[in-house]
Amino acid sequence: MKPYTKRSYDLLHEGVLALAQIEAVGMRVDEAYLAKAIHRTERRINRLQTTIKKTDVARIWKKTFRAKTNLNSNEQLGKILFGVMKYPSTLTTPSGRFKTDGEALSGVDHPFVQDWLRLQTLQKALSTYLKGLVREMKDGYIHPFFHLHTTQTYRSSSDKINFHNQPVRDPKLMRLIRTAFIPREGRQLVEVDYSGLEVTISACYHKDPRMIEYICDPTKDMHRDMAMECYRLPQAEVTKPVRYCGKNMFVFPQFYGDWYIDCARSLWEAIDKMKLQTTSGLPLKAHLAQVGIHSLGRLDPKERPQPGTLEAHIQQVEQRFWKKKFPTYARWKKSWYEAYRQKGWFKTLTGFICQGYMKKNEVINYPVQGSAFHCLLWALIELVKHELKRRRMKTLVVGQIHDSLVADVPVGELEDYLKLAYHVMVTRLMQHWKWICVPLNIEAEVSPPGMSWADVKPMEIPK
DNA sequence: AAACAGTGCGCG
DNA sequence: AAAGCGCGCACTGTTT
Repeated sequence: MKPYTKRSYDLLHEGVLALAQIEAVGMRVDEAYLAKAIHRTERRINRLQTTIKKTDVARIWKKTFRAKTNLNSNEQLGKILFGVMKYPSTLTTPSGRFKTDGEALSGVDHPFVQDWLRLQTLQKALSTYLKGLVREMKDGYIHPFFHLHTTQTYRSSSDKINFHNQPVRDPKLMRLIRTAFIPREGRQLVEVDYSGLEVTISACYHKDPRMIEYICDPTKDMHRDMAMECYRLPQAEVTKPVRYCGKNMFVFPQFYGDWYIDCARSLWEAIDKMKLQTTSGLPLKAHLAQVGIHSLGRLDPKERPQPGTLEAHIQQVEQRFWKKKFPTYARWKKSWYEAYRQKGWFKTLTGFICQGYMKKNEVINYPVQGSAFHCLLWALIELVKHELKRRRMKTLVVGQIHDSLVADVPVGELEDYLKLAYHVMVTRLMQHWKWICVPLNIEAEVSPPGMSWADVKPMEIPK
């Protein structure tokens, strides 16, 4: 079978040309800042390494591995902490080694671990991000590549540098790296992204009425509601970080096919890691104890979760989520997967055909992920190849991150650009693809003139 | 020296 | 019965 349709081929063809134009334009980098940031980060790494080498863990490490000692080795760290020092280990890698990622190490109560993890973060900042920028920079500009031929899902990918994974969630790391990205003279950086794009696009497939209500009614908030259920809180006691956990440790994982055991684990671990409290200031574990949840539970799939554990509670939340709240979505998952099992392929709303061996979760997720990106891609093509040109605007689109566009905008063009972005990304796109039956929306973040990507602040989009 | 598998981590 | 999806990059440790 031909793995594409004419309209899907045309989208990629036009998309490749538009993305090539963006690559050629490139994004400006603050060379002086970059040099300073590298120097500073190298010094911090050296200091931290000195501290770490003086600890008892490092002594045991050297005694064990002798000449082969490598304080950067995850495999060696696992053997020292869990093998030699006998800290309890619950998680192993697929090949049977001790897992030593942040989650696995959060169970080890030793100051060495915090320092070691901070060192890892700084080293990644230095080698992947700061030095990556230096390597790819030419005359003060970088030209990240954007590909449409590398992915399973018909999303895009980016490399040299990877523009898609620049730090943003950790505020310190965000500032260290994004300060290096700056606008050209007399301009400001503007990032416009779709709000909840994948949720909206998934609704175009399954058409679950309650999900559509959540998307359309601005007074409703699915992530807040699920945070309330997961931690058994009344609405007024849900703080921003608690809502964040409801969203990223329950709702999205559930959409992508996760299950209650892993959700319960991350919801529980987040309480200490993020020092979660209620609005009134009660630590969340104390609150949970008040409502009868005293421990996480054994998280053993072979056992029935014990009453009074978070595991048992989240299992119930999961059942309500799919059986009571979003039954139409649940039925769509089932029938979509069944259809794939019959035919061996499926077609996305944007006309792409996915075929070959896929797992259930892949069959469910690919169409949403791909089609969501195609919304951005269509808007990007219209902006770059047609609208900006036709209006003789000087705005330059400099990058794309799955559901967002980064542009370098002359100060005087800001208002026009924001209006145009809304016109293309929302109004015209919904006219173009009639299958988008749930309203789209966008949000903007803008840096003050001459300031960096680290300095962007939310801004209303003028209508 | 180059290639490869495995691991971890940054983003949506 | 099986139990998050998609990427790119750096690094370790082994094999070719």
